[in-house]
Amino acid sequence: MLPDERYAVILNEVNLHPAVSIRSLTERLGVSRETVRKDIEFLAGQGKLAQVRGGAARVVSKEAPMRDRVQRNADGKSKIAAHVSSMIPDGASIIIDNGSSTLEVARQLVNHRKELQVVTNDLKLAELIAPACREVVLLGGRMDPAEMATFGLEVFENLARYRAEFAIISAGGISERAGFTDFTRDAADLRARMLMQAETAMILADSSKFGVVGKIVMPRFQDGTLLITDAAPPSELSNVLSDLQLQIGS
Amino acid sequence: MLPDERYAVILNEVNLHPAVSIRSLTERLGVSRETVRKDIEFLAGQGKLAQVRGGAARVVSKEAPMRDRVQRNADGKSKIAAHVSSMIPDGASIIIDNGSSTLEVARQLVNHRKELQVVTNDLKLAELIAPACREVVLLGGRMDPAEMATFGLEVFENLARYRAEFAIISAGGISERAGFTDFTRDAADLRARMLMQAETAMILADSSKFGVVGKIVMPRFQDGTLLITDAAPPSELSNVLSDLQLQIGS
DNA sequence: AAAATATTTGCCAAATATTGCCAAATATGA
DNA sequence: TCATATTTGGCAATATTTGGCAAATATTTT
Repeated sequence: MLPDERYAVILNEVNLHPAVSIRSLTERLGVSRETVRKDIEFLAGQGKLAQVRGGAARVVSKEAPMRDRVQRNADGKSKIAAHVSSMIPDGASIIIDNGSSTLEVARQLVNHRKELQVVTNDLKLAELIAPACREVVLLGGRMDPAEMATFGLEVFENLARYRAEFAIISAGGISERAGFTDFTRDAADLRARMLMQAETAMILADSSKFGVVGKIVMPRFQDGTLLITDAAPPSELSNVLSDLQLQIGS
Repeated sequence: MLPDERYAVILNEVNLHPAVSIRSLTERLGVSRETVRKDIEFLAGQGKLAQVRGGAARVVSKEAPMRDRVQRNADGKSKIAAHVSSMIPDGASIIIDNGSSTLEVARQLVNHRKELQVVTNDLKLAELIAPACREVVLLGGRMDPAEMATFGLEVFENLARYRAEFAIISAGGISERAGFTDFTRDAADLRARMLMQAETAMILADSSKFGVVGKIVMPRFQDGTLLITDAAPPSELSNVLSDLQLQIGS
């Protein structure tokens, strides 16, 4: 196996999972620990990944607020993303919003799918998923620099033009008292509308979202809307989730 | 097996996998190591693949077009950008298109101005200039991954909503026979419209654009439109430039 | 908790394997 | 037969593995 092949495999693994161990890579590649270690050292030098004790981790590109969120329950998000990715066929049309979970989905899709048609308000996601797409539409509007995504009325209007087979959105918080909530009016409205524009609506919520209450209450979802999580939600949420079809990634 | 057949097989393998070993190719082709090595050497000379230890690797041509353009006459672009930047006051509203010259302008502005209001179709530019802005509007539409910018009818429609004090666009080419030209219809239309939406219209053209002819002819500009360059244009262009107000950055 | 012990990991250096490259020998095709 | 292409063999350069040890981390025991 050539160095370049190994590099490709390692980078692929790192893109799939937030972190990979040297041990798993040695058996995946059929080479010794030391070789893997040197490969990681090399790739880290290129800035393609970060060298951590015991393996390699995905390199996180700036943006303080976003960085925290990506790392919170990164493993759960990864599981959710893998599950969502498995449900999306080649050539699918997808409306997908901004967020750390949806970005993870994009990372998975770009490795395994092609000819997708994607509509999004997330600049980073658009850039990331482009190689797997026949078409990427960026919803225009006022840009939030912290999120690297667009929001506001104009985004809403642009979105109205598109329908898709899948809508993939992330949840701000799920609580017993308030149900589904979000942190900004713009994001909540946009997400609700995205769900309405698709045949199959998926809400992504890793277990760190359970019990979280945001300022804005989201409208009720249609029956049959999918909720994808990484762990069974606590029983006190069962009322809130009754209309939804629950799927747990693994 | 003829050399050309081998070349075809090798190139095919390289396109299938990120890298192929000489060893695997020897059995695939039924020839000796040395022959494969010389084949790879030859193909690498053609730029069709990259010769690496142990085999061949796919040549990565990503971002080549943009990178080339940034480097072409980088000094001239820098002068132009400095001049443009000096004309823009704090708090100005700006419509600015995608391109290497306009990106350089953004780089200057972000260091010296604040409270700007920017409308653009360039994702990278939006990200870059955001720290100096009160508001950044990204024009939505179909995204071109190579340019990291949006194009098409939808961009046009979104743009119609905005007017600004300044429009800053880059020129594809300026020639005696064809006048101002561009390379795609979408870009030409968008740029023309951007100029119309602003009080002060600026066209950026470094000296490498003189004599260049693109496929699409741009409509005539309004009198008083500014042309910013880094060097005096050759006299044979004087007819084409008669309506424009020429400014040379330094 | 804290200490003691076990395990894992990083890193180094020597041993081993693979590969590049050269030149001579051999094969192939006009 | 000549010219060109390909193979073969050998050596130096490079990559990989192996084994070892110390530091870091995890686990168990006081």
